Amino acid sequence: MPTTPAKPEFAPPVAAPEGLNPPTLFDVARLANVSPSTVSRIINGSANVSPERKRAVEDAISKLKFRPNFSAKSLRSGSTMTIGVLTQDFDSLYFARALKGIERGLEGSGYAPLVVPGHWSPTEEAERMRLLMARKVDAIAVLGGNLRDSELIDFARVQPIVVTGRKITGHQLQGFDFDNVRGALLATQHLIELGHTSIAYITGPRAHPDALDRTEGFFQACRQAQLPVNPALMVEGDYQEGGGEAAMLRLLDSGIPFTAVFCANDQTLWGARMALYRLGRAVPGEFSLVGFDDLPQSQYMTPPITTVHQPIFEMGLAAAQALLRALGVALDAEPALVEPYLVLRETTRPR
Amino acid sequence: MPTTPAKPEFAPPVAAPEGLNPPTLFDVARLANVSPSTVSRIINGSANVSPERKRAVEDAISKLKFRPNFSAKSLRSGSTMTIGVLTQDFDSLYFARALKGIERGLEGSGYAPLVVPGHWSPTEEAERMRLLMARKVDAIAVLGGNLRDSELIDFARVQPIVVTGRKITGHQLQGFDFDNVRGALLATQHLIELGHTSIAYITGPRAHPDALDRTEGFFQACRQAQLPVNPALMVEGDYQEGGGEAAMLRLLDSGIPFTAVFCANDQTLWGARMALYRLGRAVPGEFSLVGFDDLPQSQYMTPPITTVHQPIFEMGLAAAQALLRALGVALDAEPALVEPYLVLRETTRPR
DNA sequence: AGAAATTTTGCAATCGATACCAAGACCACC
DNA sequence: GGTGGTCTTGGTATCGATTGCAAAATTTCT
Repeated sequence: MPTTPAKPEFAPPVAAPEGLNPPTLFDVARLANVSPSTVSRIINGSANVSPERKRAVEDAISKLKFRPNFSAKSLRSGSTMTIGVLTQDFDSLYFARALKGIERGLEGSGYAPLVVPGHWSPTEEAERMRLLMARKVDAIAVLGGNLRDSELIDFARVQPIVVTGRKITGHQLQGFDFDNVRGALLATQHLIELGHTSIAYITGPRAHPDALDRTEGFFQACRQAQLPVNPALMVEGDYQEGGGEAAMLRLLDSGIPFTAVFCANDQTLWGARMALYRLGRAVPGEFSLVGFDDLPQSQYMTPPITTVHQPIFEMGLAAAQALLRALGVALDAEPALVEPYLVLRETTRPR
Repeated sequence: MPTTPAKPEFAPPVAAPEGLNPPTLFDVARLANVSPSTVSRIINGSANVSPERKRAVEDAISKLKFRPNFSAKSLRSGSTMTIGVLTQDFDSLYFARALKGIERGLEGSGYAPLVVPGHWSPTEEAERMRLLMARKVDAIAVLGGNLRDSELIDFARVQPIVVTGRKITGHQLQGFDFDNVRGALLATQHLIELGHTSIAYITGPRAHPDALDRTEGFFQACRQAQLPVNPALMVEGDYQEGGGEAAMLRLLDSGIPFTAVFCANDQTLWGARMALYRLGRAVPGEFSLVGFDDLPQSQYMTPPITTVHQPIFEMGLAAAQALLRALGVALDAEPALVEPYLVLRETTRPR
């Protein structure tokens, strides 16, 4: 029972199809004894047709198993029924969740998502955007990333665009921002209220706009509580487990005492927690930890982590619906985005 | 700073585009004073053209910012440069990882993935497959799921298909199977070698073929060690955290003593571990746990979990490459799939 | 019944790129 | 100089569905 697959059984690359070519609308018309136009009208319901012809055509369609050719339809109508999605990383939990929201939002609309990754690289992202546009997607959802506002405005001239994590707005362009400042403020305040005075902070990547906002929230909370922030207790992570782990190690190495850590996102926290685990330092016994994002997995960490809930799924959903609306699809309900709030679990305790 | 977005600024649904329509190949031809055919030839490099015309055309292209119309190209050529991917769940870590493999495999080939979810429902999956085919994707990768072999064979008449997690093979159809039996055997053997004699097993969903294989492996290991399996210690999970948690609770409630648990996948283990955590039962002190899949996050659980490594990413990669090959793209290297192996971490210990 | 209004239907042009086929340009060789 | 060959180029039909326009069929009304 080999794991390596059997040699491919594929036909030669340029092999001809089985028997016949797939049936066209014309074939249907001939079989049903009507004109192609009539068939088209029946399929799209774009005009009245007599019941008997309608039945005949429907019979012919199912008999031939006719499926309209998407490319032809698109060429003629100019619409591809496709929504481009620029994500960043396919195996990031955060983006997976947002993608799921988009999927839900598009459900039943007839639009399908075409997903491409940008890997947070402005040049790659721009390249992928152009790819999406070359494919004539009807609209684009941009999930985070590092494209410049001016580029987005430029891209939005061609088709509607929504962006998550930005305040931007313009012609055919809408941002769905999340209040990262307030979220970070909440997280930090929580630690302060628990009596922690020496709070470390593992930041996100320097270049991320939302990482900057979270830092801003952290500072705000400290300022409000008249707590000095020690720059030596702020180290940069990468929004991933590895970065959190390394950062925590550096923090510990610094020798500066601290009793709590605000982690810029949950994955960072997971890494930091692992570093502590390896060293036998107790959480929340010795260190209180707060994260950010509230990824679904976070409630299954041991102990389950206290974190700021970010409505990632809902943002994806809202983004999709905004695009549909921009495309003229009537929607029943307008989803409300929720404010950030703290999810109290078990990685924090009073000092 | 509202979290709810500002009212959409989108133009009315049927608004006309900015100034001109996007330039066509014909426009380029006129500007460069050549025929459309020549432009096409230059773009595709499908024939020689004199250097001066080539320059003129290239100038015209960049001056007009011309981008070929994908729909027209597809209609004419019959190829959409798109690979359909039938995944199951967008926010499953397992499928995210496989998707990432596919992405990597397609990288630089000019093919883009069109991803749709099937949610393990045979009817939904078939529906999505038809959607992909209606969109004339050039090939399809099916990630797991519950489609019947006969359906796949049927679908494969239209375009090449690869499927992960199946032994199937046929015309334009290739399966990339993973040796689930052996993986489960390894996991169970490990527990047995540690001296555990009363081993519980939280299975995957009854309907999953690979869950069945894992069960088979579990039985094999027990048989080889002449260990009786107690059916009361086998409870069904759902491959997700919630199912694992519930299953563990039921196991504990049963009153039957056991010291080790084989979990059908990592997420199940996370849930099971949470149940134990809540009850203050030590891992691996009181219970040894083994998982399956080796998701990236598993090494950041506390304690990091012992599990069977499954080359999910590599399977995605191999699937993508197999499709490319079937489409006549020359590939440099053939990726080798690795055999299952046990990753020893810290959720198991001798009895 | 006949004219007018309305509905149903078909014809043919169109979307934009490709590729077959034939015409034109160019070179070489006898 | 004429003939044959190769290379480059343009004309044009084609992919399959949609749609404006006009003809045909049906209904409505006087």
